[in-house]
Amino acid sequence: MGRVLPLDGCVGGDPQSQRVALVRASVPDDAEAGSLAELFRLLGDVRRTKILYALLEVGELCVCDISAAVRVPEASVSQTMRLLRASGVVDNRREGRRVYYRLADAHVRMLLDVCREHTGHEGSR
Amino acid sequence: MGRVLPLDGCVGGDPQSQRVALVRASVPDDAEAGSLAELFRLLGDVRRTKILYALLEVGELCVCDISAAVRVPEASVSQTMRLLRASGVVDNRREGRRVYYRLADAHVRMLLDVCREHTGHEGSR
DNA sequence: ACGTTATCTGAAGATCCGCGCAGATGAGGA
DNA sequence: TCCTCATCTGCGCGGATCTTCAGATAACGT
Repeated sequence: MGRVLPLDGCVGGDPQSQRVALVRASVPDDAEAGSLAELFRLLGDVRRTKILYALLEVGELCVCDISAAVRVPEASVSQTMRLLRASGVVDNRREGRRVYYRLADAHVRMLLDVCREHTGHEGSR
Repeated sequence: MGRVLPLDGCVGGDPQSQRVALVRASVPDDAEAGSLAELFRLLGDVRRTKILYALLEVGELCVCDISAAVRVPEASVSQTMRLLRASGVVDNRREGRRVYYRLADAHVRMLLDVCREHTGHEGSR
């Protein structure tokens, strides 16, 4: 299981080791890093990304609309949405036989916004 | 190869089909969604997440310091950093025999910040 | 109650990806 | 020049994940 050499090496007696200690304190623990990574991982898929940006624009869509919009089989969309919902990225609402999905909260929206800027794309300008 | 039924179904003659057309226009194309997804995917890993948050706090770290901070073999860190660098998430700077890495730009920093809030963690307050 | 429509679920197959090891490369110091 | 330290690279294994098919479930309209 992952053995990591103790603090010898380039940080041995260096003033750097102080810095390392500082970093250790601020590095997220396994639990938190896990949550963070999971959130990112969920967005890290072309299909899911498209769906989420669609929801960002329109606000609310049912499965078959999503399917039509991103050109993906409905069953696949359903699976994807289940995944996103289980992780709290989206919420859903039933209306008759349709189920409408929407982004769960403002954080997710902000996240998507920030990243679109990073890619250099101009969304609604 | 992904066959998707045309626009029949629930959007057949509905006023909804209009909405679908709207969504189509705003959904990122394959190229853009690909970039976005790749960025997210890079962050979607516990190890990389930890490293990036470490860099967010301290600003700059060499491979062996990162290795010590997140307790991961140096070779693995090196590989990870190469991956992140190739995608423009981090930058590096050589000083003697050490190579210092830092977050590439403000967008990445903002991204990490936004997400830490989403998880409900208080970083430096 | 029946058929249709919209959505969900389970399972299998193929693919992809991260991980660590061992050796190679590059930069300094004596 | 030789030796040491920091970092990089190639390879192979194990594990996780996406995709899709086919059938189940739920909600309508008649």
